[in-house]
Amino acid sequence: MSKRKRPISKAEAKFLAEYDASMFPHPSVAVDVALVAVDEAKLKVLVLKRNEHPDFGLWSMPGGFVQMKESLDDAANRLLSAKAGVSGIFLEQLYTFGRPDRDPRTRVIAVAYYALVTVAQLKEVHVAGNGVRLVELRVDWKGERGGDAKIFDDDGKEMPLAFDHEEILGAVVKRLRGKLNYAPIGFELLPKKFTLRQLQTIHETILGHRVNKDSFRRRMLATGMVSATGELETDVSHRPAELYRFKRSGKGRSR
Amino acid sequence: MSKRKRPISKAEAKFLAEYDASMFPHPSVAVDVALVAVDEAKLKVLVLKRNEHPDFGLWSMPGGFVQMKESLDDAANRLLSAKAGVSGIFLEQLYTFGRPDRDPRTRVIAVAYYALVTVAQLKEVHVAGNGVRLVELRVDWKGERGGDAKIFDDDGKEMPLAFDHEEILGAVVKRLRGKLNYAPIGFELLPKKFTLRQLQTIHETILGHRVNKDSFRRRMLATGMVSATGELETDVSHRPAELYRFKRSGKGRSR
DNA sequence: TGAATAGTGTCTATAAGACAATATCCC
DNA sequence: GGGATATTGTCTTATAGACACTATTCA
Repeated sequence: MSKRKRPISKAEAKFLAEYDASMFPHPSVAVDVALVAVDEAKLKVLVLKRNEHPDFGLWSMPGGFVQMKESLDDAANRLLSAKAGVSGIFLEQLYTFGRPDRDPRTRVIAVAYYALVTVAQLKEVHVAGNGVRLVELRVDWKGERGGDAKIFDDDGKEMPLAFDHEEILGAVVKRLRGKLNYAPIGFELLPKKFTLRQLQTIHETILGHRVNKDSFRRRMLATGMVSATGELETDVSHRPAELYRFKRSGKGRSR
Repeated sequence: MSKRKRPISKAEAKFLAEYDASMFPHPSVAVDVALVAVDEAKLKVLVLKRNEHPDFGLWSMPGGFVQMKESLDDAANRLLSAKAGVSGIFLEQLYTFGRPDRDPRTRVIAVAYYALVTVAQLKEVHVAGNGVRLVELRVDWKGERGGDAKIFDDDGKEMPLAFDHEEILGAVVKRLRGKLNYAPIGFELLPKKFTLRQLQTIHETILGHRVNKDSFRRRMLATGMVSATGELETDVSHRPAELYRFKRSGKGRSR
């Protein structure tokens, strides 16, 4: 936001020139990104199979160390591009995890991010091969209570997560649930044109429970964030629903 | 939350023994804590006058580098004890600020925390002397839009903030406003027994606007988070209000 | 007694949940 | 036509805002 602006005095300049950052030991700082999508009423997250120690063979979110000259946001975007082949998507910082023993190598402080993407965008990328998988993400708690999350393969078998990624993914779900009702994040998980029923499914999937159809519809229309296109969906074996489009204007938060 | 539990293989043990954390340069990691109170319908924050470079003479929140063997929460608590003399108070991580140029010395990533305290607790400490001040915190935006914050001395004169602390303090106010209506944070800013009017003033001060008296009262009682003590306030020149106590039980979130 | 704020009761507007009725597509 | 879902309308309930009225303390 605000950039540095104050003039630097001579004394300050001297101090800065003599400053030695290596005087005391530093932790490493990593960025981990949870790339989340919703597919067929299931929450999905992208994970990689670790092919090096520590936690060799376990699954983890894309992550990597922050470079000295890039911002945290830039680091997160870089990782998304490099490891998942997506860019320009919704990305937000979540929380910073710093338990001293969370990584056995050395002290690693992880700034966690989460990103939202449509399944379509993700399928352009080569997922599924070489240790990259889009797997189901589930939590066993209701509402916004919080707690760990687990991941499951297509057969419903739990997959082991590396480091403290169960905790981080749990925090992702908690944030999504909390944010859903006042921020336009559902739209990030849908194509440009969508039906209100699809949007409702997104909400229900994230919240983990059904919502009332009538009031959901009214609520969404009342926010002013969606506008009808006049077009109808096709290829459905029932009355086609109207397609809507996300309208950035809206009333903003709708509490 | 979850602690490490997986067995470590021989190969992993070898890898860990040979791992050298100093192979590439690391940023420094600092923790900055905004210690917030409400006094006479004004938001207050504790700031220190910097007596070294950089930003010598400017005002900053208590902060310091994270030690290699302490968690981020521990670091924040340590700073609160050392620089403000308080402990055991509400403390929560806010956001991590990592612009590469936010500190001119070297790359410093700041994990920001905010803490809440009653003015009474704070006055036990020796504030006001030696460059420690409790000053007014104001923002010029409404609702939860977000933006920078400024600080002012008792004469209403703006005081210059060091580094990106305008941005950090703005994020603190934004978080407080967002959290106030579903989390029991108002109570952290009041003594054990308080009147509903006092609680309302806390809310109004944080939100930056008046709230409806009747519905505020109803809403608070409906949450189940307050219980009447039967006692009345004293030394007021009007009908005394009943004193209430915070009751942890409540219904939880009250959306 | 008057000033000031506490606390209660009532009315209205709004939003959510429940449910029924009708519309429109594919098969 | 039958199955399935969309869309609209109505009723009920819960909550917030507005306002009036009474209560209680100190000066």
